[in-house]
Amino acid sequence: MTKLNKRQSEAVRYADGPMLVLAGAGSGKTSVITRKIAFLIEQLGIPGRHIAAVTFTNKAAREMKERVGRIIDRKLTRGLTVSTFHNLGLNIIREEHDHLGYHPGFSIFDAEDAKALIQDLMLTHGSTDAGDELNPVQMTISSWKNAMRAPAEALSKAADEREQRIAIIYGYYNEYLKAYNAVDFDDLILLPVMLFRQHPDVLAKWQRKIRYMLVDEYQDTNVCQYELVKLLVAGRAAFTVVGDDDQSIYAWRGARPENLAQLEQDFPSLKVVKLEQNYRSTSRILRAANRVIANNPHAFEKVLWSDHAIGEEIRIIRCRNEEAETERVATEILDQKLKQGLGFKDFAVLYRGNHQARLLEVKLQAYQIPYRISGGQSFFAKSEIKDAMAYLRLLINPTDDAAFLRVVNVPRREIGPRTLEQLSHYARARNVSLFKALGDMGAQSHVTDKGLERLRRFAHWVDATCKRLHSDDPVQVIKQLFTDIEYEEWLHQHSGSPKQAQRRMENIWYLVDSIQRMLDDGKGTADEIGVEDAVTKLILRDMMEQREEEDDSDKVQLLTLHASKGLEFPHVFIIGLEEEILPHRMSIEEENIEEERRLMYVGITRARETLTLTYAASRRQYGEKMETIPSRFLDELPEDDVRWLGLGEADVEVNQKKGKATLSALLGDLGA
DNA sequence: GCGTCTCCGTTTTTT
DNA sequence: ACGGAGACGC
Repeated sequence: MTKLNKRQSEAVRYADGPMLVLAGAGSGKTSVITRKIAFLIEQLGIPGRHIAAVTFTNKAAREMKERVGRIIDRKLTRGLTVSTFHNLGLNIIREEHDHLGYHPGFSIFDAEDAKALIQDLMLTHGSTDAGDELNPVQMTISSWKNAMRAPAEALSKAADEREQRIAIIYGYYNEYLKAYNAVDFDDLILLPVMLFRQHPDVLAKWQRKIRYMLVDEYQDTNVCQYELVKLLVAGRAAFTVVGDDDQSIYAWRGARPENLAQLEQDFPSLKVVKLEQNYRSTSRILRAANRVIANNPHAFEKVLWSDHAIGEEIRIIRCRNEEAETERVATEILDQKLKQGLGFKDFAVLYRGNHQARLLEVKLQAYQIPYRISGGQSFFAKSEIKDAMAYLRLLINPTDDAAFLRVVNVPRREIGPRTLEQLSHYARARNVSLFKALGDMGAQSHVTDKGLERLRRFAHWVDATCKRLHSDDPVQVIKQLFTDIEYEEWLHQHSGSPKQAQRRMENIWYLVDSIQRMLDDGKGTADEIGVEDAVTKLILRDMMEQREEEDDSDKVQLLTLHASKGLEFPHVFIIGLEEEILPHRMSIEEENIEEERRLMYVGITRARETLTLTYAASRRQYGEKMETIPSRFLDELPEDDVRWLGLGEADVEVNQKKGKATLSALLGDLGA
């Protein structure tokens, strides 16, 4: 799309004040943001380094960067910030760390590190076993941070004794993070907000830097993120936020779609533009989407339209049971593919819960349909990468206890839990990190001689490597590190097969490569960074995404409805359209049907040409076979635009025949 | 440390 | 029903 429509163009060209762009699904919102960045730079002469565009995911940031680079001169984009909220926060903390009492090379605790610390704190502060409470405690602390509630306030506002206990843990948790020179993910947003509130001069400096701000997926911001935006744009109010309340599907993790309506109150001069022309779907699909979402209350009314043809009817297929359902999907894909000469990649199957993918996988495999499942383990969740990152974190910040504990005995150094417990006891009594404690600990300590000797050897090695990291070529030192610890041997001992071990070692080299690249990229420019920064940034970046994208082979896409947001496919199936699945049982109980309806809306609007909805009349769930009730959302679709299939016995037989016919056609095709 | 047994829950997930 | 986690025993 090279030419903007009237509304889009209005959204791009308006820069006189605060602006909200209500961008319906498929209305070209990324184009608007990227074109607006270009407009600000080229037409208004705002230097790129004074513009910040913020997104939620690395993927979105990468795509946006790429698209901006395609429409304007590379030179003009110098210094332009296109990053995630968390990355922006990280940059602020890095630059202002001294105001916050942090030292260079601070660590970022991921959810797992944070969990381990909280568990430890719970055990040392009363709880006998943290087990069941651990997750809720972590969630509560995270939600307090996202609501900008400090430990003292959380304690005074605690509703009951349990919340009081959590608030106390929260206080300790923050203290320990500080002592470890570490921040968690929530801090990346919260600390800049607190900093800006306490230091108006620092805020003023950042306001001078960021003269225009753009925020994508604004309906997904939480309290803290909105506050950060408000602080940064205060006064000048030069910003554009783009969002769609109908696609707000992350309220369960703190997103506040109300932030959209709140803007009008906080910025009375807010200019609102609605993008309602959809460039993706057939009219019928849009009519269905509009009709469904009309059942939700709205702060801003919005009706999508398109000048595409009316398109095919939306099919609703009733299947006997969940097996017939997935079978039907598989045969439909083969059938449509053969008849219309499509690729597998033209199809996507969407579902509410990940478990629904399992049966689907079985069927797709049986029909030899190649598929790709979204989600799965991310690069940084891989144990070898977590090990490697922990080593790197330890090198740049030896006080990082989470990193220390992860690698002190990996590979095996015969340092057991008993020794560590004693070391940790000693450290806690003196309120220092484990590494520091190790240096201070005298021979008369409670740690056995053998244990102490082994710990010392480890500490020595860390020390020496640290020093070399700063004197020699850092990447060489890092490579040497993995040789030193004989990590490859360890992988071979702990992997299922030599092949797996090899793959895991390749992941390590890929990580090292990425560091090399990050260091080289900035060389000699204003963006030059040190190893410390490279490692810190890596924690926020998932390189696996890049690798996955290289794999654009011809496969059917299997995704949750959540994961499908922002994507589009020519032919979409949504399965499991049943009460208690979509809408989900939990949501029915919590009376949060609206978000489920938005999920349905997101699903429908993913489809370009055809949409097929399926449900199983009976389903084995929680052990027993149960009769299901078709989803209420099916009744909300416009009658004229849907065709119900599978209601009569005849249909069922036809389907079976069709499935067999398709299979044999395919087998014939393959010459099998 | 590892394998086996029993019990429990059972939505979505990024940074 | 079933998979995962924690408990228990070797």
